[in-house]
Amino acid sequence: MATLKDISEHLSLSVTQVSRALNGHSDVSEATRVRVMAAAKALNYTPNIAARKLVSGRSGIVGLVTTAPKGEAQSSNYLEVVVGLSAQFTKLGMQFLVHIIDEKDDVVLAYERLINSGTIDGFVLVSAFEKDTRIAFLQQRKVPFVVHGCSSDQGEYPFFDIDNYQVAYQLTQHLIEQGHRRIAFINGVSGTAYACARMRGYQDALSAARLPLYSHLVCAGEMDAALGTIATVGMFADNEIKPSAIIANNVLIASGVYSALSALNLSIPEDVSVVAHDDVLPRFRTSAFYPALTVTRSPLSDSWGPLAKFLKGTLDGIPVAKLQKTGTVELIPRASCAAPH
Amino acid sequence: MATLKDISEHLSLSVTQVSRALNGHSDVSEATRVRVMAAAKALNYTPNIAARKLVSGRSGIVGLVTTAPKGEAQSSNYLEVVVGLSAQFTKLGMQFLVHIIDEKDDVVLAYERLINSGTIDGFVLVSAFEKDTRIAFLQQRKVPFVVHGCSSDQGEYPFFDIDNYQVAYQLTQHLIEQGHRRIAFINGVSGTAYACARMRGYQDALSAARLPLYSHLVCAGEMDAALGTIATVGMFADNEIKPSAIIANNVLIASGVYSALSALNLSIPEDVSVVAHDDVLPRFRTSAFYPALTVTRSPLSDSWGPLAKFLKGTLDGIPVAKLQKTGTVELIPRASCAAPH
DNA sequence: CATTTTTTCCGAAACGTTACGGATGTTTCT
DNA sequence: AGAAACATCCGTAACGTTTCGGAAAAAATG
Repeated sequence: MATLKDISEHLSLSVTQVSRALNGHSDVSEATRVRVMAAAKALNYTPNIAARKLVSGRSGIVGLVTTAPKGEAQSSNYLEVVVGLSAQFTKLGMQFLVHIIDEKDDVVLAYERLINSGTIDGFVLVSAFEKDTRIAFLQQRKVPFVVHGCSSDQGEYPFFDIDNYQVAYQLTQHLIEQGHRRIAFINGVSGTAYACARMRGYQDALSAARLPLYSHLVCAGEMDAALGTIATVGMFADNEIKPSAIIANNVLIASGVYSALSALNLSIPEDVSVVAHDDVLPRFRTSAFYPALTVTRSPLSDSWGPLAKFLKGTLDGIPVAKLQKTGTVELIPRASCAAPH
Repeated sequence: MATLKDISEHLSLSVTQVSRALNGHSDVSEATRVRVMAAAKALNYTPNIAARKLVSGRSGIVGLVTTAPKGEAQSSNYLEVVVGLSAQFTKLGMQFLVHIIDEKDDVVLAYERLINSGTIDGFVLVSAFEKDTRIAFLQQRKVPFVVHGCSSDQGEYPFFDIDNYQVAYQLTQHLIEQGHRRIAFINGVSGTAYACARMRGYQDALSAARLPLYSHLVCAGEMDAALGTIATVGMFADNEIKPSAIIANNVLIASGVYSALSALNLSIPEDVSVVAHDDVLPRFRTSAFYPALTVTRSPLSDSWGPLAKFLKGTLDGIPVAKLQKTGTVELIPRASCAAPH
């Protein structure tokens, strides 16, 4: 409720000087800065963001626009994302808001409205597609944004992601080194950038070892336990060439694979080796697996910090080149993996 | 990007008149209104909410402030709430934003900041406590808000909720009518308004039938399957007086009760009757129960419409008395319930 | 001491919108 | 015909903030 004017009158200063003192400009003496700060606290002053945004173009509010998550796998992930980002932005003195739109609404239109309404400085984009209309739109409108889950070779915008290509490459290579020749690959939703990158990693690792790619050993879909189960059962159903190892692209899929193999009376790793990528989601621990699961590990939660920092960096005018990073992954060999017999 | 000024120059009108035309004021001719509307669409005009808020005090943005949901039960509910509200506010031409704060941060402080920043018109409060500091704060600051999950006798603010007292009263009475004397009550988190109301309903129904309340047959906690299981097992463990019927205050609890009874080799309804309240959550269908569960039914999703309407009503200055409503519940007798032997 | 430099401050303008009071022209009433 | 009523429009001010160019005071320089 208190305004700059209130403080300025209270201190016999100009509104300008109060503003500059509060915003840490250089041309204000230490003495007055202290006085202003004290008065601001005393009067319980908080800046009116609407007014600030109007003139300076910065509101300190960034947003996330998504459709409602559907299915258990998406939902649990979603909260992970939202909570993580929110915490990080708060830490940077910014505010983070979520806007959920209906499946059948136009995503771009939602951005359009949010941008034009003039309250939001920039956006976080999650789970980008290989060709994403949102990215194209935001670039064209010159609105700051940062992307999570995008292939590193994409373009001229800030992003943070793990090296999805390497995830698949390393898992595949690890199995090949153990002697496997028929390696199944259960991927995430087709078209998403990470799924594409991982597919390339898988293909390249096979090629490098001069192994064939059996198309019936590759499948993709919403990354949940059901996908793992159904895919596994399908692969062992009525095919000549059955896999000796299975790559699950996340832990939920892996849990589905485990139960399918158990139902099929196949043991791990004697009959089938299983490896997975572990995002370290708190609700799905790899420690819960028996036998212990060989994984490439990289906590999803490590992304939120960089993402927030990068978006703030963009707003502060830091060049894009410094706001792109690909996190590394580490392979953790455990008991779920052995040489085929 | 287009402003009122752009339109006004384009049409040789004053900025004032353009604004009034767009906002549906009376003193603008039909002819110019049409022209203005057309020009606005042609220039892709969307009002700058920051500017509007600054002068009129209305931004059309309302918000929800919560801590991060923890546990599976809360998480699935949470998304239900957020998605439902978002859709309804969109329908009313408003924007709905979610602000997530850390568990250890001060809730009131978060509201304070959001209010002072001057971008948000009002708030939705969910799962209120019997004595809720947020309500007190928002009332004192005269910020519009609407409450979900509050006892009807609380106070001078808009709310929408089902009749929680009746939920418990009817379930209890139903069991009493069938001849049950030892009725267990597994409630939601103590201190929440709905849990308190239901507890009163349970107590009153017992009193009305001159039945004693056995304290070891009452328990409360986070409403998930684990609570149902643990509570049930506990009640049948080492007590003289074992329940002949169990009231589960939501479907998750009921599922826990079912599995506990199954593990204890007790059959429903022969050995123990079970009833529950059904919020009709899409992920937890009562149809999945065998035997079919007797419930009081009232879809949680019916709340979002009224809540949105009420908050908008508050902002439009409609008197509080017209913005308070308690939804009804209906008892659906099914197979999980029979007379004790 | 006069001049330049530095430090510290301030007034005015602007951002895009709506509220307010008044102005113009046209119609209706007496 | 004159007065009153109505319909339609407009200019100005305001919301709270930051930015810009410059002014005043203090310090450093010659």
